[in-house]
Amino acid sequence: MEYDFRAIEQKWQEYWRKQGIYKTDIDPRKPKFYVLDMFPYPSGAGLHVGHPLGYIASDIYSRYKRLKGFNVLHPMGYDAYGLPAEQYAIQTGQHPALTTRNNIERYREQLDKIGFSYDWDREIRTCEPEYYKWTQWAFIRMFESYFDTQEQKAKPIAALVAKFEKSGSENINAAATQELKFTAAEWKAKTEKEQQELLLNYRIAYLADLKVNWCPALGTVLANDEVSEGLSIRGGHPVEQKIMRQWSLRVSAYAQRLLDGLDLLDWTESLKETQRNWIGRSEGAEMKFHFAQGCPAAEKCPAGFDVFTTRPDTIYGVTFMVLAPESPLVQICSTPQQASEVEAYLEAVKKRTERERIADRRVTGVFSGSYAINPISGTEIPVWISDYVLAGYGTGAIMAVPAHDSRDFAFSKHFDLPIIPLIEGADVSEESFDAKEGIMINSGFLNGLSVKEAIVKTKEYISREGIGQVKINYRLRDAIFSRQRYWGEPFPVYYKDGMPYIIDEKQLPLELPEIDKFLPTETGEPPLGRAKDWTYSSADNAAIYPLELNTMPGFAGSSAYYLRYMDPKNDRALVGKEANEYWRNVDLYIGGTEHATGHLIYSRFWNKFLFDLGYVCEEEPFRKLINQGMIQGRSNFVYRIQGSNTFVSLNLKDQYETTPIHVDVNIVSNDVLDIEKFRNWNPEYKQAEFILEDGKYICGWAIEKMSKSMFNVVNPDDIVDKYGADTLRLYEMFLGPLEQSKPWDTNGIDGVHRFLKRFWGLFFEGDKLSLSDDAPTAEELKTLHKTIKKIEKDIESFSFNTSVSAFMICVNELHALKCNKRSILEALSILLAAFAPHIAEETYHLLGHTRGSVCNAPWPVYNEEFLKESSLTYPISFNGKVRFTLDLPADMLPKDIEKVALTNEQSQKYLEGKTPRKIIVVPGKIVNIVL
RNA sequence: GCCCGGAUGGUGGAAUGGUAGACACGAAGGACUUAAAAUCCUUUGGCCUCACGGCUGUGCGGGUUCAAGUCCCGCUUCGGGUACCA
Repeated sequence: MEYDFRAIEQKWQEYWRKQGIYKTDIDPRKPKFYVLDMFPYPSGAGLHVGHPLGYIASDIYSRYKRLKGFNVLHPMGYDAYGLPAEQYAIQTGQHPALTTRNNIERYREQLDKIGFSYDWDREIRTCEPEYYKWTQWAFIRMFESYFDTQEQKAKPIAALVAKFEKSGSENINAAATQELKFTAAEWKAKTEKEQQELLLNYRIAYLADLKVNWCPALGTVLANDEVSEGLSIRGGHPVEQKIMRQWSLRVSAYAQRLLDGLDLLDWTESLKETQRNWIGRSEGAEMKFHFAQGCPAAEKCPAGFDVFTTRPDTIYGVTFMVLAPESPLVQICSTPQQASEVEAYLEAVKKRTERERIADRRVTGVFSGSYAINPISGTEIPVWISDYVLAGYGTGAIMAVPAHDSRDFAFSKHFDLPIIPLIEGADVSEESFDAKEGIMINSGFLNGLSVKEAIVKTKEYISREGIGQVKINYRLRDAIFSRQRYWGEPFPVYYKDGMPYIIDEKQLPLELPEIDKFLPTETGEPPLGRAKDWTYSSADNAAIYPLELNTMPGFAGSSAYYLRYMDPKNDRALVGKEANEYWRNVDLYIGGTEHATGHLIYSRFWNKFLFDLGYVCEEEPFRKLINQGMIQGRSNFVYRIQGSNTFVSLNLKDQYETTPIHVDVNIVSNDVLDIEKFRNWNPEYKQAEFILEDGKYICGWAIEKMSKSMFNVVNPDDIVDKYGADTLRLYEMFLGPLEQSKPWDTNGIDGVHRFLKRFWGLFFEGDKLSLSDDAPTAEELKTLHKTIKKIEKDIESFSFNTSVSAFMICVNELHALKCNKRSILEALSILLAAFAPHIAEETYHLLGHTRGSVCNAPWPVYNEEFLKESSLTYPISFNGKVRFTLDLPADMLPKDIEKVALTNEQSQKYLEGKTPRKIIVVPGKIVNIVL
């Protein structure tokens, strides 16, 4: 009987849907298991074969856990807000909601064909009001909260206001944008507007003037993780720095907790390391410098200024100071003599885009004219201004130690500033010595100490003397949360007297209004400025206020989506208590590495915040995380002879001057070009001529990113049409280790398909179902139980490629044994159900289970007994080289094995009459005779 | 520059320190067939040998060990991430 995968797959997909097989509910009698895929952004291009890789892996794991008796939550949804739909809307006028809906439908169709076990009743779309109501709600909670640095947790802003009223800014321990000092009386004397402005300094969701990544081409600001090397990740447009009033989330307050939390997570070390670097904790000291007597700056700023350093031990080597061009100190420092030079420099810096700055590492800077005093050595040192110091990190001012910092070194060389070596034996004539090791010299009271000792001693000294304090800095910045875009969540915010206020929570969701064009207004306001009646009325209707015109960024909707899946229909809470306490958090999260510093930081932050307020019961959202590798494209090339329309086959191309041209991989099979299809592919090639080898046109190939422009996109539907979903699922897994990146290469898919046919063949004799009820033989049982053991171990360790091999070995062995025993095939069907659910369901029913589903079958119990061998094959090696093997009884003692091995006639040849110096017998493994 | 991964046949890949190359693709040969497809069987790291068998072999160079693809040290190289973060 032929394996008719089309009929089988269609039949069971329909059955599962009708029976609601994948519907999940809270069941206190069963242990829960939550398996989550990073939900996709539904792009217009649809899914390519790379997307389902992770989904297949998580589906196998979900099905396995379910067969093992767990109550598995395995949902799917769409990250539906985003720039591409809006860009498309700008170009075509098509509403992004419509494009998004169409794309989602297409995604759903593609996903359905692969036979996933998602509970679609729990589907969420981030652009639906029922969903984004809770994104807005969370924003309100953040607006209404501040972060207590003492207790390291979020608290209601009302508690902070109470402190202000009692004792002003004294001992408030609140994470803040700026450190402010005021008394209770001063607070009370402020107008409401002033109070509101001041509170923004502490709110977790706050509005502030910030230096942002402005992308003119996209017309919006971008978060740090949305920019790479001065270009936007989406679209690759240049990004520049600009000061704008923007919503931000005080993620930086959570830096330490985000760092500490990593230790408890079952994530790969490299991913945790990426997050640690992104958080960038550095321990050092903040030290106060004063301006030198006689400098105008000394009068303007008698309090001096702070610098942050991780190397307080190098204080005696400070030969100049550097300020960031954006630092407010720049104005204070510039002397009249230097004013014009400073001004010119600031202008030049302002003109450079972020990208130019990165690309062009020239040393630039200007002397301010002022001098500072080294607080420990008392030396007078010049204050410079340079863009190698960043305003956003530390205090925006540094003490430069050219001998032991490569950036300071480059600067001092360029401007010919002195370099004082501080470490014994360090040669700093050519480059700085940056390592934190060695013995201190030229350093007053630190001389003779090791660097580490000197760091500790300097910290003690400066704290004691009141020069400075020990300080921890983080690289992690607050997340900019405004986008000057249409297609995103509206902020539940209105403005009164220029100050933001939250709309009444009962009015959530605040729905995205319709607009006529998806472009900024003529006056340069965001697209929402075009909406009619985009206003908010006070409760008594006495006043009408304008609503916020920005929308939220892409990561807003994806930060807590995993919570919503637990309780997707709840209209009273993001997630109900019962559902949250049952499902708790994600046990297994599978997705790409590209979210390492964006989504995976934001959602950890978001979750910790909700945890602080008592809305969720787990502090970390994703217990175990696996990054699936990328599926790269395998592009094909044809070689056109230059200046002609003639194409030459790969192995003959070197005889001509050729240009390689990408050719659609879908008209190439095993690197052989379908010439007819090629001619029809593009009118330009209608008349193409070919120089063939062996009557075929062989294409060249290369591994590249899978993308439309490379013509190497392979669509899962095409594979499903040709081979079936089960083959696709198995083949994607068979390709190699899940976490490794690998090219999609269809060569080899036949092997997997053949395996399924062989498995199918075990059930039939000709066209007739043929199953035996006889007891299985020892050999059959051994094959089965070996397989159970291997599959279980491989699934647990996410080694799905080797489990597919194990299935192949099993079927090959059963085939050789001509096994058609019901009990063996039944167990095997259940094992296979996690990987190839359609064929497994069919065979399970063929075996007589006419009612239920293989999805709910009990996982076969592995029995060690069947694997016991009466004899073992020992490799006998001489000096580590295996020469022959011996079959010996399994229970033979090592000393007897030794005897048998030595007296064996084959051994005589290798012993060459010598007496062995040593004999190693590893029971069950090997014998090594050392001569 | 820094931080993570890798490097094994023609290809994808497998191997708790214990017979390297499982499983699959491809290739070659054979069976079945009028023929093809499908299916089945055999061979397949390299070199030497009719064969038995031997030598060699996991990016390179050292080391530890009875035994190293696996552990340690030093390189080469290819990916990925990140970067004036003081």
